[in-house]
Amino acid sequence: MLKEIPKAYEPHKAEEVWYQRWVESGMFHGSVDSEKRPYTIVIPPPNVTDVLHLGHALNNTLQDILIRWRRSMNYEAEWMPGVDHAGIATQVVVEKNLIKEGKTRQQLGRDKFLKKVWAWKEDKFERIINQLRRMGCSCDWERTRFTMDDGLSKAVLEVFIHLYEKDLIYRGNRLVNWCPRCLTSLSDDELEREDIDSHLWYIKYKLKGSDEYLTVATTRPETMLGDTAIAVNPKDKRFKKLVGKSAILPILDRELPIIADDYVDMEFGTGAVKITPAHDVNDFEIGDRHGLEKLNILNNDGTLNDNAGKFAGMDRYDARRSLVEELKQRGCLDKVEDYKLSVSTCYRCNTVVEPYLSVQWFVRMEPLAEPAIEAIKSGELKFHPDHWSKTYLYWLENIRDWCISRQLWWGHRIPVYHCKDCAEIMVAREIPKSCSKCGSSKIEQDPDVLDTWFSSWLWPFSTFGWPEKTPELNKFFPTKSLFTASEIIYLWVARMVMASSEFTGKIPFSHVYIHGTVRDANGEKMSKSKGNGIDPIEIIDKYGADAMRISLVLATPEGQDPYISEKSFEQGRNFANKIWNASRLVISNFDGFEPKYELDPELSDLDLPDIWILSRLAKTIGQVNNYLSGFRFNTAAKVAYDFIWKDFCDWYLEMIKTRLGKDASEEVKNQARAVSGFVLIEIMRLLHPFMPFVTEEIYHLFPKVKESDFLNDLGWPEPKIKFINDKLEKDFELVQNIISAIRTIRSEMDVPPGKKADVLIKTSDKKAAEILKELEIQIVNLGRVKELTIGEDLKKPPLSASGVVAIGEIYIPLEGLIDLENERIRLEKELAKKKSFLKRVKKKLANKDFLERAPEDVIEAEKEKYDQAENSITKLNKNLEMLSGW
RNA sequence: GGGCAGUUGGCUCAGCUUGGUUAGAGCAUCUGCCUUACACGCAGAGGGUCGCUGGUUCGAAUCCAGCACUGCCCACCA
Repeated sequence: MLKEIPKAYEPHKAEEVWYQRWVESGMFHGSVDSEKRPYTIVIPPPNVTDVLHLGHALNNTLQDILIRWRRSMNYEAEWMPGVDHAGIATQVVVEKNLIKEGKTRQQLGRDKFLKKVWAWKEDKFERIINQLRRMGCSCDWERTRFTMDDGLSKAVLEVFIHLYEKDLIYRGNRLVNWCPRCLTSLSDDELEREDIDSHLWYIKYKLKGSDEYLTVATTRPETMLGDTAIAVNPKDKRFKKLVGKSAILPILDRELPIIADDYVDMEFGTGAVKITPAHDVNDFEIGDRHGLEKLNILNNDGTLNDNAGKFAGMDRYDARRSLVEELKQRGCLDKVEDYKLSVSTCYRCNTVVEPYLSVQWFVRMEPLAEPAIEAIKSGELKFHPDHWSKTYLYWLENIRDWCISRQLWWGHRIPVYHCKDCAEIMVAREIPKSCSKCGSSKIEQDPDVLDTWFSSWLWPFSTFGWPEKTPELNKFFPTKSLFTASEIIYLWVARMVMASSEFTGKIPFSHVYIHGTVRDANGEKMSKSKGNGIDPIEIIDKYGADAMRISLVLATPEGQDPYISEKSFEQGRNFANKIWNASRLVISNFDGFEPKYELDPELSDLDLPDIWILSRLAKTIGQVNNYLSGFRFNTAAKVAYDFIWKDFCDWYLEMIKTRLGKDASEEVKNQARAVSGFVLIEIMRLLHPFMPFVTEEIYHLFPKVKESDFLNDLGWPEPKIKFINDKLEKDFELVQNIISAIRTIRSEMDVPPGKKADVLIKTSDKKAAEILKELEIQIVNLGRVKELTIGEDLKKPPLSASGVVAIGEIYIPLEGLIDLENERIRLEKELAKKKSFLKRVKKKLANKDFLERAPEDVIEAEKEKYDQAENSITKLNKNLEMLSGW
């Protein structure tokens, strides 16, 4: 019988077969007509920049666990999958690919380039979907979405118009973060920060009509070409007399007014600051306050423009070098100091960004932020772990306007139209036939696209058909939980809450679960460029999808970053194999018997181990429920893992082996079959969300289970309170301890594992003796006992090893086997342990304050500990004495 | 500069909310076993006094304060 089931679990076939059947059955599809309560998750759409990595594997495993759990609890589960066009990110990777072929996007032109990007998207899209399927993700593939789908694009358009009409979108000529490589603006949130070793250059500006100099310090000397003033602090006595006068900009010989502004820090540098309104955010504001000219010296690609005089055409850093050189030659460079500087870089290509003056579109964020703040304060929205709500709130409470226009090609075209005749700007759903101002028909659409987050912030509702009032929207929105990493709390999570409140009047999800970032064994973030990334498919091929899933969950502590190496997946593979083999044992013993999936027998008919495992099972199910409800995946998995491996396999299955043996009656066998079969099926139900494939495969090894039957249809197991039996669990602990003690003595005395030994248990505890007698057969089998004697007045046989346990003593006669020295060492070690323990308890009990102030029961407990320890010591001493008598 | 998180055996973590069992687990290590489900296994063992300092308390890994270190996030000081 056993031969029919392979000795080791073979994941690949099971994965292929079951995934296909699940999809065909339609169980992943959420029905809008269903009477069942909805439970919705929308996937954080992966970027089409690349295929998925282990971080995604973790993210999607967690979502799948939750959605499968809810589905089996008879919710109308909907997991909406999809991918994100990821504007700048995708454009950058495709461009980099082009460069390898020696081409630029400008050479190709917009249309041809976009075709390339679409082809890229199709390829990655397909591979991403395939990866999700291989992981076992139970997504509703019929509803797969892409951020540039027609429907979603329509939502983007409506949102732009809506905000524009509400005066929440405006156009402004401001300093934005400019990436000279990507040739686009970036929002504040799209920057990375990097600390670099740089210098502070002290430059001497000649005072007009004098031979004296005013020295200023700067980290970006080339920007002096755009200086339009020098500022000092109005309180600064050193410079008071200079305010209102002028200085001469070296090289370009431009006259700069010396102005006073509170912004200037008297302590820093020389106390005088060069002001470059077009290239520094602070200087921009000072420029506004003092009516200074904003002189732009840069082209959009980071080279200097004609305003830079002889430096025009040079790259910004080349210009810096030659400018500094010239300053030196002219004697205008006072000194150069080392200086640690923090620079902002483009989050997609790492180029240092420049503050750059340009006309862009912005969203006024403050009015949108309020409901998002309120959602947390009212408890309508919760973060797990909770402390992330602080991060979320901080950003919302200090929110700044959002620059949404991008000078890219890949993305949603901005619905802005220009009249070529009168330069009138129009915002419209489609291209206007004529200019609203001059009537001209020469109208063209603005070449800019929208920030990629301008479509993703609509994801939870645009994917269900908004702005149409669809049945999907009605049934599945708002969603229940969102799973993501902390990096995008600002970029995405907060903005989704804002958008949902504004456009649907609802908070898009009730729970946000923030999981850690997957790191390698050295704690390094996994990334392609570092070469430490692991491809989920590789892991699935090698260890199986279930192994990958459960390993990731077991390795991810709540709220912290998991450290993952390939070795981490062995734990999951081993576990899958353990379950497989436990099932092999149980199922192969059915031998024609058909276990029921609902067990509700008279508990008194059962054997004690049966009652015990049912109690442990009920408790475990209850715990898993609690932990999953609280988004504590790691603990939920651990509780199930321990129950299965330790309670079920190590203890229960070992205990029922005799009842399944050839000497047992059919009646006894059937009882063991019924309970082990029932517990096994409950375990499969419990584990199914975590490890869907192996559990489904095992379920189908059960008699009479049809191909079209699914574990999910059995539903989520109920924690049956009537099974819980705390007293029996306590009794079992006692028996387990006795068995362990016997095993320890045997092992330490080098009793060969195959050899059975007589065991005597001496105890004056009548209740304990009763329990031991009731479970005698288990002690005999698991302790490999030849003859077990339990009694009050037992004498220690000569030449026996002994052990002291809470309820008494254990003797194992070892005639001819006992090594006296070995036994002495063992006993003395034990004695030392007890003595040091006794000392501690004694000290406590000698403390008057303790006796006076500690609660009664604590004192009682200590006294009992004391008596027990003292008792043990007496016994150990006696045993040692006997030893020396030999 | 501000905020958040963390600091427990060789490694990764649990315990800390509600202070009181001889501080747990997995991996790794050591010993012995192919015991008729599983060597991707079984049994046993060794190993930590809980970052530091001080306080509260009869009693602190657990509460409070300060400090140190690590990581992350935010921030316009040239």
